Amino acid sequence: MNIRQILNEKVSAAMVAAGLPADTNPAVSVSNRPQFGDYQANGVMGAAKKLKTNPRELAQKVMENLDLADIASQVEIAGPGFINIHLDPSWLAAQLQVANADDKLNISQSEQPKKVVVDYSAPNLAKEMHVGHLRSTIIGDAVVRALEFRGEQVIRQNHMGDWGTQFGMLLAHLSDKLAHDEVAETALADLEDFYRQAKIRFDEEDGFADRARDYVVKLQGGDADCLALWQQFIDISIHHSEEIYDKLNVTLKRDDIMGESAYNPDLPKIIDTLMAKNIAVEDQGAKVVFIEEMANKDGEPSVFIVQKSGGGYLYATTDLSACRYRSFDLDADRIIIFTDARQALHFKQVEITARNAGLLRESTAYDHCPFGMMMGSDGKPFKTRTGGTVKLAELLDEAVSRAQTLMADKIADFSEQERAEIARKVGIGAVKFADLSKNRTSDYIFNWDTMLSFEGATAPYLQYAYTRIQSIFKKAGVDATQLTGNIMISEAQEKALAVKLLQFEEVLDAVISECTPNLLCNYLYELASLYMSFYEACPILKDGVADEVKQSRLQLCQLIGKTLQQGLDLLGIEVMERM
RNA sequence: GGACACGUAGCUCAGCUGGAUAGAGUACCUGGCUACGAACCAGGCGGUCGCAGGUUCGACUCCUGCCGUGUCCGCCA
Repeated sequence: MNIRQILNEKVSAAMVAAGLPADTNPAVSVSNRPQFGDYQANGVMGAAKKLKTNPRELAQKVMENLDLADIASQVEIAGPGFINIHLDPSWLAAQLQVANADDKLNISQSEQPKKVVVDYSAPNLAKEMHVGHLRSTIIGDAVVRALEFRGEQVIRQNHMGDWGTQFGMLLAHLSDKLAHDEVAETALADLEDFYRQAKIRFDEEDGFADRARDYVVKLQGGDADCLALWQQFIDISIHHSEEIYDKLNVTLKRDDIMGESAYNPDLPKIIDTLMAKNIAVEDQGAKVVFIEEMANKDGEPSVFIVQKSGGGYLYATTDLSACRYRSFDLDADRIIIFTDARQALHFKQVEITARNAGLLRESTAYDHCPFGMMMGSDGKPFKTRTGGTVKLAELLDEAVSRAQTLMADKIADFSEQERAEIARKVGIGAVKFADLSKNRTSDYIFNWDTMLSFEGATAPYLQYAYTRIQSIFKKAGVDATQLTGNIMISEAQEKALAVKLLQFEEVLDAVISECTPNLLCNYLYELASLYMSFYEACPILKDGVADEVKQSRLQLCQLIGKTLQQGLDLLGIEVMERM
């Protein structure tokens, strides 16, 4: 159920009836002020300008043809030609009733499910996951969940960095460790440390660099022993990532991995295709695509190298291959890629080249969704005091332990197991919400205190709202499934909640089309905030509350609880009965 | 040099296809717990939306120029 969509259709019909062209945009939006109603249609003014007529008179004509019986209690013209729509409380109540009775909260399902390939997380397996991987991982996962909730068919693709020259030095180092009777799991327990050791040997130890390069050649040549060693490394590194996904409550599984190495056999064919179509040309020994579509003012084309002069392939080649695989083999209607903004130019080049070369069908949408880097409080790229990257695992552990400390006295009488579980949900939720609630494609400031804060617009606020609802039901001794009577909307707080609850689908649509989970964060915070106000203003279990009012408000609480839980679940944030 | 982002309250950030008086959180100040859970609520303070033009009934939003910040740009990913 999408109120805006319904109103857009109704206003559009009225516009046509008033003599306006069928393609006139009704421009229905949520009103930003209570006196302007719940929704407003702004399309009349634009239409009047085109026809050079008086906008207020036109608005009058449209309004006379506007059929909002039952839906609206009041419709009025204001200002230069706004049509303000006040929704009818009993209509709202009836809609809430429907939503409350439906497993999917009356969120409509996609009639013709789209096949959507979502490429996210994509850690570099040579190293441990650090805070920079947080955004891609959790934003991607939230969008994936939203798509599936609306009934789209999602194919997750974890484009892990499991190939490349750096593996030469890592395998050489690992080989030595194993020769000294070390077990791979132990040697690779701290990947960051392992990488550092290998790098030092590469830079300083005589002969090691040559051995590293030798390993690269053997690896690319398909040497069996070398591949086995590589596979061992990859497996352990993937296991590290899986632990993080588990902690983060992210849905990525081993089957979703489609690493860079998977495209390796296809790369020569990609180059052949580009050369055959004369899209790539040889230049200074390398194979290069000159992209005229992206030329600068002087007409100089953008340069895109697809094969090195030595014959080696680059990530450009891999991403072109991924285009072909996803568009043709997987038959994707849409491809969404979440990486940081520094790769924006690259993916623009990939798309244009892929489309020109027929590696990407016209019917496949290609959306690169960039986001900014994580900066320190000094505005420079975020690092630890010693200049290293902050491990994601450490950030998450710190969040949980902070939550544990903060809640120590509040949940002192809970069982040990329950305390640990609550601390985990609150701590991880806080980290995820802090990141997911930001939309900027530009860089953003990382701050331990803000990220692990439990006050204000944070995940714990939403979780707290949820526990308050559960607490009411427990106190009332009522089974939530045994409520009677109808929802009634009388108080202002109730109406505000009703409208907000029914906007869930509008928000999900925006999250999916723009790949912006922050809209869902904002929505859930607003919903929880309205609930808190309602909670103060509208008694439920207190003496003197009529039973039908009590039943109505309990049902309202129930739907709010379900919506909060569902919304948070789409963000991969868990709720609890008490905290 | 070129391309692309971004510049909104002290701080961190919202602001939907251009709409009415630019919104939250935080910090600071004032109230509210003999309690449906105060991790909360009600209220106050706080902005020349980087600057200057332009488009129009109307601009934080679109266009141009400038200033500032950042990223990327032929053999890393």
